[in-house]
Amino acid sequence: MPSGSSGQATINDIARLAGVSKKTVSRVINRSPLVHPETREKVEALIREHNYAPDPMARGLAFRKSFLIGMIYDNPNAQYIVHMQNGALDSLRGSGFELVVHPCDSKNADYVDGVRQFVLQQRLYGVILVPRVSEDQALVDMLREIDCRYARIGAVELDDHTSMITTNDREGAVEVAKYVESLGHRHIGLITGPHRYLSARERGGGFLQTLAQRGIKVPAKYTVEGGYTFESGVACAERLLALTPRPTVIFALNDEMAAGVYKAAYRLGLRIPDQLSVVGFDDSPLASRLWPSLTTVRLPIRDIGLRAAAMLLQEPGSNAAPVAFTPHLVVRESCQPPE
Amino acid sequence: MPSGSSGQATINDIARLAGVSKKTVSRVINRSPLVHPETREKVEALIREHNYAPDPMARGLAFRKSFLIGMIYDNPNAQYIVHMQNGALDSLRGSGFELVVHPCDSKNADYVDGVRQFVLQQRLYGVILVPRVSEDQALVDMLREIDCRYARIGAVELDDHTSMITTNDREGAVEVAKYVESLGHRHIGLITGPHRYLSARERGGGFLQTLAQRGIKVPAKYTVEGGYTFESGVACAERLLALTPRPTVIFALNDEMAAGVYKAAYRLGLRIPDQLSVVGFDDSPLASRLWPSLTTVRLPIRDIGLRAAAMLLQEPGSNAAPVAFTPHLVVRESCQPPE
DNA sequence: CTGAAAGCGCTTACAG
DNA sequence: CTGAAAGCGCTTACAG
Repeated sequence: MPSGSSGQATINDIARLAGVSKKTVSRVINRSPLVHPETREKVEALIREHNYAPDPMARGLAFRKSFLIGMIYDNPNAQYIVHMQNGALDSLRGSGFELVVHPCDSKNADYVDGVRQFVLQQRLYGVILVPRVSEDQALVDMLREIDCRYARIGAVELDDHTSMITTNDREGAVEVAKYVESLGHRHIGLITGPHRYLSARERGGGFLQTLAQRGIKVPAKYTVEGGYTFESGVACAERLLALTPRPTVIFALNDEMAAGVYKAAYRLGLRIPDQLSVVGFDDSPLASRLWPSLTTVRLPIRDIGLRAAAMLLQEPGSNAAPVAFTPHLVVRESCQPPE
Repeated sequence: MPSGSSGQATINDIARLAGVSKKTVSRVINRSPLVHPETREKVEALIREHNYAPDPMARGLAFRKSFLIGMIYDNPNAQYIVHMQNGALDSLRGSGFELVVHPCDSKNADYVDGVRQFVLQQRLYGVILVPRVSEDQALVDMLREIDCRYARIGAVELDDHTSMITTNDREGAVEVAKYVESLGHRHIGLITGPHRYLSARERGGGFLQTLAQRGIKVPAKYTVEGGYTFESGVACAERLLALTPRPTVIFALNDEMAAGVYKAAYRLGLRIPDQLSVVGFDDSPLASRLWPSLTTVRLPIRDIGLRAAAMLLQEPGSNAAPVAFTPHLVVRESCQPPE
């Protein structure tokens, strides 16, 4: 018989029914070991029976921290964001924590201050930092300064492993290099992402280095810098396809740009994969919807989101193992040996 | 000189500095008219000076409502979700409200109860209901029962206009019908969405009805029901393209399925638009990345999200005008007159 | 137009 | 292992 007008039981109801103080109920809620097992069971039974859940605002007010996790991102790839959100929610479910989204524009000078206000005003429990904001040391420094927990997702280990999730983008690009080489391609084009993106440097570096190790040198003009957008993919592909000898394969460092390569190729009347092989990176929905379907590299984004949120909920003291993921090549229909 | 250890000023700091009671500061925060203009100005100046923002948890606890807006959705289209979120955040910015995301699975019998728990436990201020969950009357009935405000987005006016945003999907399909007819097509294929989706019924109905008004009858077998997925688009297109006479145009009720039509056409060696015209619906990123780029129908999703959030923040008493949007045809390269 | 009191539902010290 | 007191930072209901 709840006392609140909202029909929800409160800690006082449970305490009264259990014949204990509310402090004891509080101990049960917070999994304090200092509760007699019998008392604990009685309280837990009552909690279940009344479907009691502590009010996050009351708890947060006393705790001086909300039960909210912020997801901070500046990533134009909607599928990536939604997968990441779903993964984070997978691990938040049942924990009493909720996910608050905070898109931002890292090109805007005062976005760090915007995040600061957000964290402070909402008294966020912690934040998930998605690339590319996760690569911004100024942002991270600010978060440390205001003592906000964070989980940072990045292509290489940028931080202490208790707050870092490493995606090893380089390894995905290495796989692409080996695959392309094994098919027999020797005239190879590369469309990189913006150089300020760590992912672009890692992917591009891993690709070129692996080819070099296998004796394949990619001349400088066969590497062009794109902007991770469809349009830049079209433009970069047009430049590459005007080269002599024409590349027989183009690796675009994300799927968006790979789709741009398709467009440029079709405009020139080049058939994929017969006359031009193409590889992307991300395994976005686009990849399987293009025709022919795109060979690309996949990272388990949802799992990454899950681990990021789980990392935030972990006891600060617990010594967790480093969290790392490895991307994998997904072979579809867009590559074949050169004619 | 804030008293809190977090470095954030509290209502007590402002009250003390202004030489008024905290109740008066509270009145200023809550825009009560019962404050002397001079007092108000003094308090407001102090608020600005100290960059004071009321603690949403303390406020929510006293208010018995959080400053959180939930976005409830069951929509596989990531771009749609992200645009909607961005729109909602556009209108929440600076209001002190934040957006909490809640994906769910409306095929799961107890998803309504999941939403109920979410709303009750977080004491949500209100929720934005995105199609297809916005079409579920059982969900809405539950929300009314627990007295939770909602903004409902749907193809037709399903509810009181103070909580309804109407997207008029039918009108977009009417435009498609007129366009297709004007190009001279007479053998027309339609791939609908699942019949339980209001959007599918509205789009399909508007299309067929408009054609009928113009004297074009689409035989029953030229209409097939897809699942709003890429794969269903492929399968449905294969059925349609096996018909005699073969349709010279296919209207797929979303872009995903239209991409499937592309795949089926290419497999059969049919060139788009020379031998087959295609129209989609949504103007997803896919649409402009396909080759040839897809003629489709666009709805301003971000604006819709913005209006939905704004509707929730509106004073309950204020008599707002109905909010409606009209979709528009975006002509690209995927249609031409039949050969 | 303004304020003192009580309370929202929890937790943090502190004491035992 | 358990609890009474005080407090987190606000608002409601009441009084003036």
